[in-house]
Amino acid sequence: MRGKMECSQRIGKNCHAILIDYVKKHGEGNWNAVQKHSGLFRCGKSCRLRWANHLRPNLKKGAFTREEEHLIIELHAKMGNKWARMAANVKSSPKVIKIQVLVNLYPSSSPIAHILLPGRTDNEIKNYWNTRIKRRQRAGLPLYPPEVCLQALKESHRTSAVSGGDKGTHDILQNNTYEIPDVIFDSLKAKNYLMMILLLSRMSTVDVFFTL
DNA sequence: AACTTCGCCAACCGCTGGGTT
DNA sequence: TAACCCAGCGGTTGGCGAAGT
Repeated sequence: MRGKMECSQRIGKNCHAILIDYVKKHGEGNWNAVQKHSGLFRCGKSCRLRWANHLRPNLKKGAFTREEEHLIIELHAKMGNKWARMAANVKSSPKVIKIQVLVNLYPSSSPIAHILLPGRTDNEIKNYWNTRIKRRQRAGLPLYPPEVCLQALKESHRTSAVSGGDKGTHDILQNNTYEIPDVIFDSLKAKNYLMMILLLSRMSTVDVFFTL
């Protein structure tokens, strides 16, 4: 295997300790400097990935709970393949402000109003989803359960109502509310007409916004 | 027991967008 | 304003172990 082999040759517990030590001293970010200052063989990108997926504190390991699984499905119905936004580590992203606004757009009762999936990495969520897609496609099932479609539909309407008068949210709406997950088309193939309804409702959200 | 399939996991690659010069 | 750099993101790949045949 490409990556794993390379990594196993280069990464040991000692390297982990070096990386942890470096982040403790200098904080996250400026990953290219890690290699220069710590003497690690890995490029900055790899260091960041290693830190984010394995070394970062408060990481939650192990299988997804039922609640988390449900939340992922729900978030995917709303956001599409925005794995990093679903993960809690959005806090370290420069896009954090946008995301906070996004979170504020959702009603407090919505799971998204909390910090999404704390302790889970984008990679974990992505892997889980891809596995799930394969499983359901093989079984000939729609990707989203009907109740999730309906809930997404309801929230889509509510979101458009909340954000309607707020011009500052334009960017957020463009990036998220308008987004149509590619996966919808697979759902359509599976004759999941509820997703078509959701899609249409999102389009009407766009119309509502532009007519304001 | 040997082989195949499947799911999980970890890592790399290429692209994008924001920041800096 | 353009060019460059870099962190971050999403897609993809492939090893490994468990389960099934």
